[in-house]
Amino acid sequence: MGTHYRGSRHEINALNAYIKLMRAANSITGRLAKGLKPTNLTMTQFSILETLYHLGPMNQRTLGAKVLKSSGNITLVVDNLEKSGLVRRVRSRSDRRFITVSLTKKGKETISEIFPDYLFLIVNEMEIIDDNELKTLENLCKILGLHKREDDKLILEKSY
Amino acid sequence: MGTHYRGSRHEINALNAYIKLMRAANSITGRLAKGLKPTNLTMTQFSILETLYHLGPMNQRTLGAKVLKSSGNITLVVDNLEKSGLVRRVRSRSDRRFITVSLTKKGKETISEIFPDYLFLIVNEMEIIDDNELKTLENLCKILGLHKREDDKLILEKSY
DNA sequence: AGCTAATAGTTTAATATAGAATAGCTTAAA
DNA sequence: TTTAAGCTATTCTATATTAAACTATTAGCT
Repeated sequence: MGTHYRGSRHEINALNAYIKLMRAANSITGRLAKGLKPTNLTMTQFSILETLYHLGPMNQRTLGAKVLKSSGNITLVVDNLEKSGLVRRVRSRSDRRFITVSLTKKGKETISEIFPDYLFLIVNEMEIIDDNELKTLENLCKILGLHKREDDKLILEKSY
Repeated sequence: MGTHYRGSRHEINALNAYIKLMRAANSITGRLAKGLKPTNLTMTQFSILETLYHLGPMNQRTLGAKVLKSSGNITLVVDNLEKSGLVRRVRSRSDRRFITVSLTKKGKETISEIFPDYLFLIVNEMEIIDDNELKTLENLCKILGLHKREDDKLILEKSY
């Protein structure tokens, strides 16, 4: 098996924390995705609908920054949402480079119906640790998330 | 924008912690993936090489459980690793359903060269919080990760 | 022995994803 | 005004990802 890692106490701690962090994120994401399945929406589709729902219409570039996805990816996912009749694209007349994506009536109805259930799932996942611990976790993750990167906002961020 | 969320203090805390947790995980994963880029390996390819390197040859089913990916996915990624000459497939003679995946000489050399650098990146990401905090984070994430799920091991897990 | 269950892996279809190349549009500079 | 530079979105390529259908193989039961 070759060279196993022999680091300082601090390095080992860092590594273990990393592993548990990733496991928690993967694990929760997996369960939430499963909860989303009956809706026939993928995670990214949901994120986009949710962002438009809470922050209003915006162009694809901004949308990509919000949901942390590449512009090419946004094009595809918005394509699919458009095919499903959940969003609409309107090219700006003042600056024809921009395309504003907005929810259709159907899209609005869909997300407004799904969102509360999704919130419930999230709270359900997290509430096994108490308020102090939630605050602690939030603060530690905030530090780690910002490390060498102050750009790109996050999804649900401004909505509450 | 319609109904914003109005929940209890506890629910709000849960939600905020969730958002920060996901942001941290995404953010770190993104930076690590970028660090991996010069090697021309994807995250999943790296995970598979790393698992084989530290835990030894194993069949695809087990491999999938370790890296938390579907069996169809494993087939594809192992295909690509095989094309690159990094892993080898051998069908078991005792039970011809099983295929044992192992590292080639080239695969062993590759992962043993990359792995220390990758470890360094991880430690570098995490070490901005101190030992106590790392321990706290680890414990909280352990609880969240296990919530309603005791299966599937994790990658680096058994290696140190 | 022969039928049935289960199990490992592959294939397929649909979606996701990043990144690079490209096309169209706008603005600023020459 | 024409050109250059920069920006937005799309396209293309390659890989990832899951779920479901399918194949091959084995194990268990009668």
